[in-house]
Parts: sequence; C-alpha cells; structure tokens
Amino acid sequence: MNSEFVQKWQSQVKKGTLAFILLNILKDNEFYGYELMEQVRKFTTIEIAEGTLYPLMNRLKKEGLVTSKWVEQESGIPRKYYQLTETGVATLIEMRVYWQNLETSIQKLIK
Amino acid sequence: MNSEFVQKWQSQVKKGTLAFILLNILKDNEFYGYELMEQVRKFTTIEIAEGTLYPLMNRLKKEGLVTSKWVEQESGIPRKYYQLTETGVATLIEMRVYWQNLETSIQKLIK
DNA sequence: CAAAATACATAGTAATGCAATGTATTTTGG
DNA sequence: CCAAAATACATTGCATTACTATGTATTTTG
Repeated sequence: MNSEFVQKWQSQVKKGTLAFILLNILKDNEFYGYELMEQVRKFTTIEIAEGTLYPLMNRLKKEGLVTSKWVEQESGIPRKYYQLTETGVATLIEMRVYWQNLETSIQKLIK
Repeated sequence: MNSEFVQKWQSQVKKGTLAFILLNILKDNEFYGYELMEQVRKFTTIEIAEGTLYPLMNRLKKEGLVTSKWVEQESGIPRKYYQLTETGVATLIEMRVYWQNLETSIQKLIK
C-alpha cells in the first residue's frame, strides 16, 4: 500500500491542485498563512508543507490573484492575511470550468 | 479568458493527472503510443504532446506499471503496444482511491 | 509529388512541491 | 518552572515532470 510511486504521484497531483484549492478557500473569507494550512488539512486529504504554502502564496500575489495585509495581534506574531482580488475571482472561475470538464472526463474513464 | 496564469496552471494540473488517465485508459485494452494520444484527446479535454507521452510511458515501464511489446505491421512502422501489469492494476486502484477522496473534498469547496 | 499524418524518440527548459533550515513568540504538559 | 510543542513567518536547493524543438522514417492524401 502507498508505494513509492503512488507517493510521488500524489506529490505531482498537488502541482496545480494546491493553487486551485487555496483560491477556492479564499473565495468567501480571508485567511492568514498558517490558517490556510489548517483549512487545507481540515477540508481535504492533502498534506501541505510550509515550504509549499508560503512560496505559493507569494506567487499568487505576484500574479495579482491575491493581496495581503499584515495584522498586528494583541499578543504574538503578526499575521499576514490574504484575500482574493477581482482578477483572482475571475481566474478562479476559469479554473473551475477547466476542472469540472477534466473531472467529468476522468469519471467516465473510471467507471 | 485563458490568461497566461490559467494556461500555466493547466500544464501543472497535468502533472500526475496524465499518468492517472493513461493507466485508466490501459485498464481494459492495450494501446500503442500514438493511439494513446488519440484516446486522451478523444475522451478528455487534455492536450497531450508527443514529447510528454513517450517519456511518460518509459517512466511507467521503468516503474513496472506497464510492459510493452513491438508489433510488426504488414505495412508501415512497427507499433509499441503497452499493457498494464498486475502492479499497474494495483497501483491504479490506490490512485483511484486518492483521486476520489481529493475530488470529494474539492467538490465540497467549490459548491 | 508535396504535405500531412502516422509512429517512434530524446535533449534542454520551465515550473513547483518538499525537506531542511532559520527566526521568533506563545502555549501546554509534566 | 521549564522544556517541548504549537504558532507564524520565510528561504534555499533538490527532484520531478510537461513541453518545445528537433530528429528519423514510412504511409496516406490532395
């Protein structure tokens, strides 16, 4: 079970999928980085590493899909909150169309 | 529409997904390379390049998920047919479980 | 008879997940 | 009380994989 090939494959599946998941999570609420990791773990079967999340969020920001703002805490380390931009929302919609088409095809292949 | 980001993203989604699709296609029949590209184009919205398919099939072979045999043609270039091994079938089943879990999570996020 | 299609293959490039590592603060359990 | 775990950010370098470009060779089509 869970052979080396399957593990590597799961890692490859995350390429692209993670960005899609994160944009979906940010659709209705804003979250900070650490919280995003919790959300991913809570709502999916995907394991996400810190070394994956932070560079990914920076890419999404650089591409103009999200913005971020630092929020000071009464106690503790400041949090960087991310929110979708209009471009981010439009892009997410395009991605959803592609995903649903792909998924429909795959379900036909599987059954 | 279809911004540069979305195009790059689609390419990333293929990493992993293509192997999964090809193994699914080979589940019930054996196919040769060129034919596999046709099958992918026919049954999915995915574009697959020759430079993607042949190295990918070699990886799957190296990993022991498929075997191949050359079949001479009465006329024309010989074809290399691929078929799933037992390991390939077992692996595919593991992949399907992972994919279905992932897909269930994503559908919850999307709706 | 030239172009397109069929059929295989590889080299080099770009993109991305991840382990490892680093910094700093706060909470928790013994 | 204090060490470990959790919280919260971030970067570097490595491994993997899709794709463009290129190559070879045969057959079909307009």
